[in-house]
Amino acid sequence: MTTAIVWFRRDLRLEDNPALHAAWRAHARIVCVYLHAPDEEAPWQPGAASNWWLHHSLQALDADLRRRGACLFVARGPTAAALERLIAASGARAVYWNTLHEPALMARDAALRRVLRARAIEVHNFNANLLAEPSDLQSGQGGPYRVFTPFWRRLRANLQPRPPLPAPRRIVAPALPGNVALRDLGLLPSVRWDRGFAAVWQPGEAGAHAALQRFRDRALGDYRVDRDRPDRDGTSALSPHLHFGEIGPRQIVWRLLSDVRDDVHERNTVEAYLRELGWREFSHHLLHHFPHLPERNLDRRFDGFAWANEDALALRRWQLGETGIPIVDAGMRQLWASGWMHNRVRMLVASFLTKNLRQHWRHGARWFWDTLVDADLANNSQGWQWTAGCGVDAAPYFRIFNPVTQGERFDPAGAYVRRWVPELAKVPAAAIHRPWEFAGAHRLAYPAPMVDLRATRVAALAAYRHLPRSG
DNA sequence: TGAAATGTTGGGGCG
DNA sequence: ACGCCCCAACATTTC
Repeated sequence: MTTAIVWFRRDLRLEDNPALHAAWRAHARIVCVYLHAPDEEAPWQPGAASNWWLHHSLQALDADLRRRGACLFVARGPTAAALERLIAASGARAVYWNTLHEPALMARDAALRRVLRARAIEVHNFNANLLAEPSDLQSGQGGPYRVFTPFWRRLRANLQPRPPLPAPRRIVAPALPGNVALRDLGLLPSVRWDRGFAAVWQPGEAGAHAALQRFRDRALGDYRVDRDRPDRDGTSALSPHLHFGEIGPRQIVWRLLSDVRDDVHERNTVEAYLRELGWREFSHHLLHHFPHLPERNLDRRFDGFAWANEDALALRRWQLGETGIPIVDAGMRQLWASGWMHNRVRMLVASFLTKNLRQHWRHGARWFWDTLVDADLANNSQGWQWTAGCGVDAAPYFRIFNPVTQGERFDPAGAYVRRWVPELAKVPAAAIHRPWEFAGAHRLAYPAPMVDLRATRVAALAAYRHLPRSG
């Protein structure tokens, strides 16, 4: 009768969870544990929206475990001490977990592994969150990939769909003292700004599978067009589920490829979506090989870029969605109200912040970090560097979005703007993205644009010209 | 996973 | 019938 500890982190699922599956096959009794130690993730401890998600996802995992005869044991960190206590209390001789690929956490976990093995405790680690280990992929030149397309071509060619590992049918768990009640972790906000979240999201493994099912049945068919349309429900909305590991990319790949019809359109559509999973992998690849990605420009020429002085008032208007640019404000308010923003609109608000307002991208990255339910260090850092133009294989800095043009192209009737900026609900479609040209504009309870789009664009290009030619 | 300026082409109006 | 101009439509270039 051996006992093992399965340490859940961001793999909050029972199906296709390799650490859980391996422990369940090898041991009679399993302690399923979550250790709360946000300080160990500093300076990138989860933000308020992530904590909201985490609370509900842990609750769902606990319920799923109880249906199988176990429960989720919750303890506070530091993780090393908590694991020691658990080992002593349970008599476990083995600890299982799935890798977190963020550099700081990989270092912490490597130290834990050494300590445990020195005490003759087995440690078994698995990859549950990525299609490929970032350290396994090398470009033709031998170093890490810096360009997405060859990276993805390589990863895609080696991608073998395989059926998911089954969830354990029944788990025998020893009773242990000291379980911390989930609500005592303080993950839920004291000021209840989160009321809108529950209407939009279903955290947990069941919610993740429901989202995938909805996407496959209803949205996938028009994905290549609708994924750019914030006025339609055309994206997968799987990002927070993926971040917390309620579903893994391998499960998604299996689901989409195992029963795709032999039809050119459908195959191309699936490939277009898999490519987005590829960007997620590419972000983790870059974070692994360039661990300072969250704080430092990958393109070091931008270290000397003439960002505008930090402007707290301008940042505040951007955060609150009071810039006077309809689609920017719609996006920022969607983020605040629901913890999520449509991908195209993320690019637009990021372009507006870093180019029209010329505020440093890290201000945007920080705000997203605290407000997104899908906040993910690799994706968020990579995404901001991509839009700001200082990443590798990034949008060039001179590619400055015009939020009016983009709004008219991707939200033509203005349904997205009307939904999130109700002050503009009665503006006719022809003027919805440029209400300052609308005859009744002075009567609207909506601000004039905080900056002139044309002038700030010209100023951003002028600043860009002063970058060194290469470096 | 741009936008705007600039260049080119071709049809139609017109003297 | 012809040259000329205008301008929309599209292509190319530049940032």
